[in-house]
Amino acid sequence: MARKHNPADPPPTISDATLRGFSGYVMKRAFNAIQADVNASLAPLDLRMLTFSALSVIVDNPGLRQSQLADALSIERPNLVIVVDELERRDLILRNPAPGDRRAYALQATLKGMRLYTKALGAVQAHEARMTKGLSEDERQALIAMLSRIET
Amino acid sequence: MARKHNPADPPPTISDATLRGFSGYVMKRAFNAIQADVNASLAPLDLRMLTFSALSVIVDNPGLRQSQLADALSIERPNLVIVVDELERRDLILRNPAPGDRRAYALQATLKGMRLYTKALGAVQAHEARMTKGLSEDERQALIAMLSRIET
DNA sequence: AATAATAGTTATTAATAATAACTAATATGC
DNA sequence: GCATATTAGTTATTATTAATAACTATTATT
Repeated sequence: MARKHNPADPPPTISDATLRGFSGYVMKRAFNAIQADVNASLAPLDLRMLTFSALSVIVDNPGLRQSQLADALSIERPNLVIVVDELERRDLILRNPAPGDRRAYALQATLKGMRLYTKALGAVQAHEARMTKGLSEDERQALIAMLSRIET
Repeated sequence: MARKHNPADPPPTISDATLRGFSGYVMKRAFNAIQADVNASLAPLDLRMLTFSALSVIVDNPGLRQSQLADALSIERPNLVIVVDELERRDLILRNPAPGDRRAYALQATLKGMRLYTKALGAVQAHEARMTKGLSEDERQALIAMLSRIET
């Protein structure tokens, strides 16, 4: 039998067992830990998860439009503007005029952007290894596959 | 061979394959979807993920201190204050004086709080089922177990 | 040519998270 | 018992992210 603690005292241990049955709760906790760690990993390069993600997609898809980038990252176009502003201001990317459409930009990483991205990628890979060291590689892949199936 | 699109045109498809190899990226996407859905599910009850989580731990651990709640939820104490303020203002919980420590409060759900919590729990269970309908129950459990191993 | 749709932007709001500094009260070391 | 350190809760501040409405300029549609 579980011995009841004196109700005049605070409970000696706190249970969040109910919440732990929900993937959203454990995911929030895991994501907060990951976000903090990746941001700390990228801070020496003056990048954050969001700016790194944007830079990555730009490096891998030269010439893409801002709206394509927003779609790819699942963020709203208005929120992407300041991200692209920041990357452009630091000369990591170029907003080239899109040939044939004067409304749009063709985004492209600069040499400086590609070099920084290479470093950042290494930092994020080290971060990933650190955060998932409690999982086997098969488990890590399974985790990614399951998370990919949860999106909207 | 992959046919190269005309470089004067925007890339016809955008790849985020590099990022998809990182658990943090897919977790962010999944969590954003979950957060939006759970908040929409709880909106009719005027709760959010955070206020629901706090209420849940208070219901399950009557008499706990604010600092215990903050620890349990892994949020900073200053950020918990307004959450508890909100629950108290709506008469969902009580900040009882902690017997024997005049600095502290013993948190307790009111009858109104417990009734709202019961409804909210049902809404969140339906949300969970909806979000994880692409996973078997074994997979869902495995996902939760792996996410639990990622925390800090 | 008129109208609708698209690309990007500005502005605004809400929510969350992190930190420093404070008050009041309790615990500790001597 | 007293000086000091620690703890509980709070206030204030800042940064980041996300969501939405409304706007300009341009392109596509009818």
